[in-house]
Amino acid sequence: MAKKATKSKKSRSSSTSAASAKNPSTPSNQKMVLRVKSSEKMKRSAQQSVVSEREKRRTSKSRPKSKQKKKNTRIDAKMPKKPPTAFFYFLEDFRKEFQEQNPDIKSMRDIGRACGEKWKTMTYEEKVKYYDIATEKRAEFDRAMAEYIKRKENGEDQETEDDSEFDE
DNA sequence: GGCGTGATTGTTGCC
DNA sequence: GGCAACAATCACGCC
Repeated sequence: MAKKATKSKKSRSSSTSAASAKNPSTPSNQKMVLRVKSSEKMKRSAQQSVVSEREKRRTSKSRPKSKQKKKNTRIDAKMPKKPPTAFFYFLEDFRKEFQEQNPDIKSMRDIGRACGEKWKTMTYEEKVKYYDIATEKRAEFDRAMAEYIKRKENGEDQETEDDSEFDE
């Protein structure tokens, strides 16, 4: 699984985000930029919600079943986790409603599938609140990551020995 | 008992 | 530009 290693540096780095968080001259501004940036992308993706390329990719490639997850791929337990996307926040809401209406269906496979279909039918106005939450969370994640990198550079890893408990 | 799997979309970073 | 990985969730299956 060399891919894992390669990708580990991917999600880990977020150097660009961290860099942007490094000079928080105006945090709110930064957030605004972030939000606008994402919003534009989101708009596009929402507009062409019909057939996502990802879907085509997925169907054509039939990604390996045992490819993803691996919860313990994170080398450092202290490293901030990637924030959930807008879809995931929607999924939370959707799951509650779905389970109320369909108490028999407990499998996240079915819920996820239903949620995906619903998501595609939603308008941008409906999705925007979830995008908004996700954008804020991502900003938080960027800050946390910048802090994490800073601590690491300061030689914080020495404390990793007691990483079982991170009491502040 | 504990861990992996599956199903979904969005985001991000590397090549 | 494309691709691959990971984020949450949890019942279920397997070892």
